[in-house]
Amino acid sequence: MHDADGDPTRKSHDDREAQALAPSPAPARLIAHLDMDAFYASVELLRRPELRGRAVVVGGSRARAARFEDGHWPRLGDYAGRGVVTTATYEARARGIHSGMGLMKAAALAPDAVLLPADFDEYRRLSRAFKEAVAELAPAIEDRGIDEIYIDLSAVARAHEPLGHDPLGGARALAQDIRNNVRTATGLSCSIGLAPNKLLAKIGSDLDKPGGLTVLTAADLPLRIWPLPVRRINGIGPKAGTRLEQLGIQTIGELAACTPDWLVEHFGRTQGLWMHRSAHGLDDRPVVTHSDPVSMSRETTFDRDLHPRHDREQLGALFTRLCEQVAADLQRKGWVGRTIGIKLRFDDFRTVTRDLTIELPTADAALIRRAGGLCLKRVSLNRRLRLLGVRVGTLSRADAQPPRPRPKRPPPMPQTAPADAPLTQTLPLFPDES
DNA sequence: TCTGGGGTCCTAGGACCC
DNA sequence: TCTGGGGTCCTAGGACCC
Repeated sequence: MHDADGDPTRKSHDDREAQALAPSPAPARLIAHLDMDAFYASVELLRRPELRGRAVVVGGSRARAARFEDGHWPRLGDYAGRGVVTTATYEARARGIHSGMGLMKAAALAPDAVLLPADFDEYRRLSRAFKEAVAELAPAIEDRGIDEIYIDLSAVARAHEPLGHDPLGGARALAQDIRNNVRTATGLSCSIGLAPNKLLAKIGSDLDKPGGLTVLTAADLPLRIWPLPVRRINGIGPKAGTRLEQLGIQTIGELAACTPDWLVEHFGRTQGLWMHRSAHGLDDRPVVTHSDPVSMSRETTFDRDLHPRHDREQLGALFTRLCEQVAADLQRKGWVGRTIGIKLRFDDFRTVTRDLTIELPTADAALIRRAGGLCLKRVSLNRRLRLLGVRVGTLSRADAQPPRPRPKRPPPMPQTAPADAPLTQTLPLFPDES
């Protein structure tokens, strides 16, 4: 270390050194966020063009198969049961319907809307197609689910010649090419936000839907970002949004005006500092082009709430099926996991989880079911259930060498039944009448 | 008219180890 | 013998996203 006390020349040397060691400013990035417009509903319209222009809602996991019968489509108003809106066409949104809304509530708003069940195989097929169409022009893609991606255009955009005097002209032209490629490959439209980071790109893609291309720079902050509600920041959800509102903060600009200290005081260090940076349009998260899964799960909400004792057999069978499904998912994708967990939701919507980490990773339905059974014993079942789920986490590749058994620790629970014991009989998963 | 299913990440406490 | 701090793992719950 330097001992430069009282030596002005050393101090200036240190300054120069500090400057030399300081990270050189990262070159400006160019990030796009691409969001498919009303994706599921638009896919449905592709194959049922006669529905164009009508209010169409996709949703209801167990909705009756949609058939064109007696001269009309299934009416949303005829639906009865559980379920939420997954996607709605813009015509349906104009009636106040939005995704996540209960189907019964949506039916009250637009009884004459057409209700179609979700066809995830088809959505996944078109999801792959649009991502491939993007990758032809810009390969640095971060998957953000079935209908949206981030694209790092920093390298690619330089190849596109700037048009005229617009420094972002090349990038803009590239984004238009990407949008055209998606349209040609799939027949679907998308909206794109173009910005120096993911945060602003994401906000931008939503500013001119459907079919928009929005370019945002730091200079756009005061006029275009700060007037927006705080909820438009990806990561501020219902809870944080409500708390901010209670504190008198509604817009991103009002959030930006708060001191970091004040935000830390109310939201904790991590979230407070993150909020402050976000409100000022700052975000240095990279575009992550590869990632391994952390967990896989299956869950189901019952058509009616089930009683832990009266409906015991049905619950046991459902539980076995969930274990088989998650095991099949793991095997198909080549993963095994060590942490087996269950999830229960009661009729009052209270949710509990229990998990158990076993020594060797598995993708075996019987082993998953056995560990899940042990988890289930740790829950007091004194209410009706509306949901049951099974999760496997702490994943590793199935073809990797099994990890060295970690130092043995006294098992937290009595060990499981012999591996060859019949499943349903050794472990009564739900309490007997007795 | 109650609120789907598949995920990720964070927090926080206790156990355990060095 | 007593105290303690840091790191990692495990578990439960919760916020959030698509």
